[in-house]
Amino acid sequence: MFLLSSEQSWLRIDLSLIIAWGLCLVQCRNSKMAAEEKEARLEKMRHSAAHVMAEAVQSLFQGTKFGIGPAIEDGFYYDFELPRALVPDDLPTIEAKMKEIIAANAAFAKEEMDKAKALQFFSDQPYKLELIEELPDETVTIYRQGSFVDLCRGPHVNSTGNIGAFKLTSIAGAYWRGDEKRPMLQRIYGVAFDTQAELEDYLARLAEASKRDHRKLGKELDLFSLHDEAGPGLVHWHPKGALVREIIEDFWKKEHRKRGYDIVYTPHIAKVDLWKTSGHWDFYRENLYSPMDIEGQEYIIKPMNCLGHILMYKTQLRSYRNLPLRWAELGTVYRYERSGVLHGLARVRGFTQDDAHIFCRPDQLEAEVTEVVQLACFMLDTFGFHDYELLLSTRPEKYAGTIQSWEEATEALRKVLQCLELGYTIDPGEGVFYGPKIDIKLRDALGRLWQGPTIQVDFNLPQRFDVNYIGDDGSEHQVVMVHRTVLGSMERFMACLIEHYAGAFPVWLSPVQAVIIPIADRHLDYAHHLAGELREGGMRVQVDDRSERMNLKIREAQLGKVPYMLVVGDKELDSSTVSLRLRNGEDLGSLTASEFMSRVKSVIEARVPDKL
RNA sequence: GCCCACAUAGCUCAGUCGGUAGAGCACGUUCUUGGUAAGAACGGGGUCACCAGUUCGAAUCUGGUUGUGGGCUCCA
Repeated sequence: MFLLSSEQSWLRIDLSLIIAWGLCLVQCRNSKMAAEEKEARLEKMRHSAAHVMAEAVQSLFQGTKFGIGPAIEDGFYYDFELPRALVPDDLPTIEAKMKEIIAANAAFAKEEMDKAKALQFFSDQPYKLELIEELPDETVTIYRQGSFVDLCRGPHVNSTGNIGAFKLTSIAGAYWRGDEKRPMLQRIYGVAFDTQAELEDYLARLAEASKRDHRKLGKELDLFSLHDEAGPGLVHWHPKGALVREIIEDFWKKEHRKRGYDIVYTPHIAKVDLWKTSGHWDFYRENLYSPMDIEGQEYIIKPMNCLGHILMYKTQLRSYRNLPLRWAELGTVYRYERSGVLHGLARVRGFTQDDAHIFCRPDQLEAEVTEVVQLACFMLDTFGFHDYELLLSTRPEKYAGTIQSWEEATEALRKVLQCLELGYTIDPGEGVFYGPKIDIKLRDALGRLWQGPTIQVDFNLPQRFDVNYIGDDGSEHQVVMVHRTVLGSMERFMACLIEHYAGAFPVWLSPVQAVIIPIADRHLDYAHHLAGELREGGMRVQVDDRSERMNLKIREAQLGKVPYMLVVGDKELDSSTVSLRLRNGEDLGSLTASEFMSRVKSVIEARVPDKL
């Protein structure tokens, strides 16, 4: 890592290394520590690989200006300003040069340099100068290997020969210091591991993961589509995808009613003045679509569902006795998203939030948030997600409300997370302008995180819209509003769900739970009769009555990830049974329709992800 | 929006040096009635994303537009 933070973090790193070594010496490390140690070692090696890549680029391109080049998960990157745009063909050339440098096995030499000298030394490197100027200390460290010298905090491997197997994977544009107002540099990403075998294993896993891509599976399984003609980021749900969505929504509604939510509907457009009052017109303008004129009045399509709920709340005087009110809506919203960020179902321009707004008294906030977090965890758990991250986002630079109210609400959220003993990290300054929030992020097939459930405290809207209740003292008090989703949006949730199961949905979610496969036309009547019986029992069943061979029908059901295949031929017809094949390839032989039904019913009721 | 790449039949993809396009699957018709992952034959289907330009001639070269992919920034 580069010297971007204080001397204290230097110390921390060095100490942690010394401690790690010490523990190693007394041989009391357990596997977790061994893993951490390996991670630290890999990070050092990957960071060194970034330096080697920089040296290779320097030797290939005159006048390269260097940005930063850290280790990242599985690899490294380095940002450069180059005389020309990189093309994919450049990567093998750079790789070859890197291999030469590694073969030369030059030592990584650390040097200290005082700041003034460093400024002189890096005088033709504007980005490095900027970094040096921001460093608090009077001396900086540089690392030298071969002909390449870089400003760097270290640590590094001893010499370039200690770099393991690596591969440069992609080139990308990246703004200097992540600021879109600053120059865009060219970033080269690479991956690096100790051994060639580990590298190949990683690349194989990557290829495997891309088979789970929801965009690919969405097409293959006929779940949804997006269309140039309709516009980017606008999802069309095909019957099977719509069915999965409907099952999720039905489940969602039932679970909400159980927990004291009421379900409401609000319109998709509203007068723009409403959004001016709310602050969205000022704070959220860049995500709003242009107003449309209706009889001389300007309307916009809603980017959020909250305002409708507020208007409904205000149709009556509300007593403290009647709070909290929990109003839920599967509300479809439209937001302008910049074209470069759209991604299948995971990031779109029109989506349906599984939204709800809780209007409560301040003293109820903690209990309400607790229940919402529990509900979100219950939902994720039910759908089979166990690997997610909780984040507590605190007050941003631009905020509404008083510092005191922010602190109280943030403290309430923190307390909830602690009481529930959920591991979480703080995301400083990442709250919404109207209040702090808890976000839950889900992983897609490639390990990228997507924000799903979110729980946001809001001080702004109750104040702007005078959202009040009559307290036990007979006077008006402002409510606290909680905006929350427990899935996120139907679109993004579906994306994560598809990737999580690689398209093989658990039985309760499968759009087609069973395909009946008659062997010959004379079994068609029996097949349709069976289908009727199973449908009567609530199953989603299809009969593959084409005049195709059984093998083809099995193959297609298998590729369609249908959990159960019921083969019926003479034998089954005679004995009034079905021959059951599972999508994992298992052949369970024959059983009666009712035996099959009771098996499936128990699987469905349990909602166990991987059981058939 | 920005950087790089890509766009050929419904889908997955070939298409050499610039000379008016091909496969497999899917679809249609016919034959086949087959016991646990692809039965066979024949047939229909393309303004090579769109708009310009260069050229005797463009899927192919150039520019622009739209869309897609990987990043960056931003977010459910």
